[in-house]
Amino acid sequence: MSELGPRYEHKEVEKRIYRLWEKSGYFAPEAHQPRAGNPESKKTFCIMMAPPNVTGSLHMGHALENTMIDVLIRWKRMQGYKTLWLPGIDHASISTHNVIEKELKKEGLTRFDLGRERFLEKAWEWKKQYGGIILDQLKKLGASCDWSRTRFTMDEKYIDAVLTAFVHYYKKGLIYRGLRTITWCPRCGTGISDLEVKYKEEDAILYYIQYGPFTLAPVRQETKFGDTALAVNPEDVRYKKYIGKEIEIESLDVSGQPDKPSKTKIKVAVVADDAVDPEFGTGVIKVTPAHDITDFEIAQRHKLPMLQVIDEHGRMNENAGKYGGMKTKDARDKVASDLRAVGLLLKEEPYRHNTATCERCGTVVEPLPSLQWFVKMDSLAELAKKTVRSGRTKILPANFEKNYFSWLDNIRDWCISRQLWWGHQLPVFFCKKEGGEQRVAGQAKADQKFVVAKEKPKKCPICGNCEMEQSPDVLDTWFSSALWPFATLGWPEKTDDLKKYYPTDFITSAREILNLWIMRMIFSGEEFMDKEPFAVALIHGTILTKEGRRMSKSLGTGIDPLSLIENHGADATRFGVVWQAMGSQDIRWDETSVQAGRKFNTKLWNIARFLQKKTGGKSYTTERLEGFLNGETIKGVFPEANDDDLKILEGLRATRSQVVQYLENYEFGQALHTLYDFVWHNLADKYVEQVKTREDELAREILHGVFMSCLTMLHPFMPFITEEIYQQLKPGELLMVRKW
RNA sequence: GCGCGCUUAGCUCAGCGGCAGAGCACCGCUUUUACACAGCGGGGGUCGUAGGUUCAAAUCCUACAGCGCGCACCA
Repeated sequence: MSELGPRYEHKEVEKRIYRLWEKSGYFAPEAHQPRAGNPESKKTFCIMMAPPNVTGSLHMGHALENTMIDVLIRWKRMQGYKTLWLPGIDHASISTHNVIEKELKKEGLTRFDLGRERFLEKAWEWKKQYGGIILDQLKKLGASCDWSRTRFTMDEKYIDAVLTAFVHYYKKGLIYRGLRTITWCPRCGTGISDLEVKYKEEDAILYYIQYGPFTLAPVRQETKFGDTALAVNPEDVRYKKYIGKEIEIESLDVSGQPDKPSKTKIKVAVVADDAVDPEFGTGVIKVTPAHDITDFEIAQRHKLPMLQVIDEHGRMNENAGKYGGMKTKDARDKVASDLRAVGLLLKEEPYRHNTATCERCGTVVEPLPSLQWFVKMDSLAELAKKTVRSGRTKILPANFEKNYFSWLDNIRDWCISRQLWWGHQLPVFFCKKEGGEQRVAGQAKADQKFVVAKEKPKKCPICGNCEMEQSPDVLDTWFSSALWPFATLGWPEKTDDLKKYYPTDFITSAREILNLWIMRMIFSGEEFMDKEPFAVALIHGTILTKEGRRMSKSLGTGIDPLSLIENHGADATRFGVVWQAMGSQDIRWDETSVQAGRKFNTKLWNIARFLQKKTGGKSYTTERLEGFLNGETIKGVFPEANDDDLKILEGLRATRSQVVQYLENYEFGQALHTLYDFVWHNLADKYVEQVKTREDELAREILHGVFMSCLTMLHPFMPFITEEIYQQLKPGELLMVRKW
């Protein structure tokens, strides 16, 4: 035993202690030795890390999430479970594209200048250089992951899992290719899913336009050239007489001189559809199947034709006649003034509405018709509902189940193809003689033949002798991460790990990930493993700035957890985060809690120094104390105890049972507050003071025992300092596997 | 528009039916050998507003207001 120094030096200690843990091998479940008489010894406890994006660096959300997980993992490990916390990285298709394309832009290049192959080379290079950084950052936080099992969603084996899943869905008839109006980001040059759209509030103008006998009030009147019908609510008495009729209306002529607006007469059908809200606007809508997803659905129901007037770059196309080539925003103004000129614009009214933008790059998205790949969601949504309804996966707090179910009730088929390069290329092969996959609407054939297989067929079954060409599209990133809980364990192979650790025990995520990821893992788990992927999905709060704003790197409002670790230590940082983690409430970040954590470090350090001085470094067995904690009476165990002893012992027992209860309910903040209060205000302020004037051996034994017990309970929260103190007091043993 | 959550001390938040709490900040005293990153003591809140239930409400119910989030809408 060595003497504790006057100060706790977190920087030196954290490096040394982390190495000690790694060397011990206890991060891997295999190192656990069954403990005699401990029924937990044979049980496993497994958590899959939410794989951070390759492009990511540690932010407060990661710190919160992974600290909570580490608390659970360390706690269970100390209880004797075989614990596995499996780390990994997500290739993050569209995010990575954004990062690399931003760099290319500095050199005045686009990804198309580079070409697919060279772009991918660059992406892999980038991955090699930066991809592991975030995992090293997690080590600094103290994360006790089994690093030997680290996975990447584009590892060879993982790719196999993704392709296997695709082929499985396809053979089952759950994946199809179809021409549909989807959300398209003109900047990223790819389709995106509903969940990748972010809405921004914006001031716009409602243009009241004369449409034959009707008045319509669109914002995006430039899409009017793509109208193929008008629609009203079937119950709307005002318009009943028009339903099913074709009416003649006056409209802008797109074929005339650009600077001479003129009118022309066209015929338009009127259909009745429930999607039309008779209360909104004038109760009549123009149906533009090519450029509005709701309208597309109406068109499908009424078999209306589709007319595309906006192209993939967000410009009007040749179908818009003289407006062709204009950007949609410019066309909107031009159309308005032309309508005004010909007397078809009745009035303008300011209107505040939400504009759909691309979540990744902020560009206004354009709904477009496009040939894409979809997963049919009906039966999968049913699976996802059943799992939660039956309680096999619990969503906590329970009120989030409501969100979950209502989203599943209104789900649309999942567009899984992306016109990007970084990711899992679709295992779909087209005949080269037909020119490979044709995607662009107009030229495309939705009934084009293809082969779905994990490997390229040797001979083209379509023409008989060409080298087949793989679809250039890659899969939505969430398609691969949906398989995470079992693909990381070796699926589709039937590995030992899969048998041992699946289903996993816990996952935690931010609210917005519930539908993006959690739900998709649930139906994937049910589909491929016949079992739920995890027992509990905990929704945690978002860390905001003190003013309640979103933390954002670009706005400079983010707090860097690494600098917190550097300045205050990993334990103080973890303390600060958990201290504020109360339920799923958002956290308005308050750095004083990290300060409190640092002070608490000092407190622990000094209690240890006092203990060392008082006992002369003597080590006591903890048998008597454990007997008491396990339910024996104080008088039975410590017959000579006085009132002060009774108080601290009872306090310890109460604290322990409360902490366990909180942890079992995933109430991390409450558990830490309870420990803090007991250690500081009962053990340090009271008992230590009382012991100062006592010279009996019992006081020393109790002080020693109570403190050791506190170190044990605090270890999951503050692993470095507690381990360091333990090493000083009991060299040769590791606190990280001491019995809780 | 529908749904969910929040509103408690200067700040950030616990408490969720029975004398208003913590961290940080503030004021006073104390360098007494674990710790001044401390100890002891103290100030500070009519618990968003208005009703209701109850012997008793910050805590339960109803309405309203403000803030935030999710979903829908954007004709």
